[in-house]
Amino acid sequence: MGRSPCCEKEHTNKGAWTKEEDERLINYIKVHGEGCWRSLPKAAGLQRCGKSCRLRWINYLRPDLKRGNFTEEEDELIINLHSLLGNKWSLIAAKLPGRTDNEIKNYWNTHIKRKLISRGIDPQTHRRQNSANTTPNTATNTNALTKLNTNNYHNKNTSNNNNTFQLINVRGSTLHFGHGSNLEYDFTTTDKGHEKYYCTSIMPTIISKSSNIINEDSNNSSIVTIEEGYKEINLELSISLPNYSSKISSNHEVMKNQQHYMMRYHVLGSACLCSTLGFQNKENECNCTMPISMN
DNA sequence: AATGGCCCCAACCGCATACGA
DNA sequence: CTCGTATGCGGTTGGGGCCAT
Repeated sequence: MGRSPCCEKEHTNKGAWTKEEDERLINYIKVHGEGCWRSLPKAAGLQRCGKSCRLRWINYLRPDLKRGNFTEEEDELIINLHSLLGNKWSLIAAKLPGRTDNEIKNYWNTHIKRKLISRGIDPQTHRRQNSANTTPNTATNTNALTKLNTNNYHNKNTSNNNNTFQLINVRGSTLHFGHGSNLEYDFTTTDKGHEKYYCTSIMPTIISKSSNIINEDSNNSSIVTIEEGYKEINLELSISLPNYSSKISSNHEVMKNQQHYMMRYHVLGSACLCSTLGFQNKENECNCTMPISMN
């Protein structure tokens, strides 16, 4: 049993919008503003589903849409954001003013995928397609206890090797904090090893080399390269977390929800990332527990 | 000129989430 | 807390346009 339809199907137009319908929608929103999509069609004299009106407005009629070809800079930005966020088109679109999630999704599927493949890069994993040891761990035990050995991580610019790390599952569920020079993190995989985990030095200096996730439940200790997800992102998303409170750093911290994580922990320069990404409507709504102390 | 294949993208659909009663 | 409704999101579809034959 699915949900009941959002509108009466019988008296609803489908397919391409006519010029007249566009004008009706534009005029209505000019006067009344966005929102109340369910009641909008009737009020605007449109025989359309509210969803359809919303989509038409957001993806096509909105006055702030950019139109035109994507620039090389936009291409690279999309690629970088996708490597970080995956198919979170709305989040990616939020970083490209004037572009819609639908537009970016289409552009990804029709252009960028091909572009990456021609560069020898797998569009989903953002790894080189022909290099060895790049196949993700596809262990079948969904909730395998997995250990991350961070032996290979060290802070290039300090001698004490007493770094602070964060481990992030960008698709959504697991996050750990800790510090030290020889760290091991226990965490639970959520998607048969396909999930990406990002291990980033919390110190402004960056980890030097990728490490491995060793699946202890697997006899052949399958290896997953951890991507230095944020290191290569040359935009506002570059994340270098400041020194944070001892309360957090002394223990692993697991956040179940990605948005919650972003709301509370991502810190960027003098502003938290949730603000930068637009998760936050008002300046004082974010209760980041991370001190904001970046220079 | 007709036809077929491919590409692109607007639009749809189903599901997830938010939110209010 | 539960339920119903509204909205948002991401995957998919289908039709129009373009190009080669």
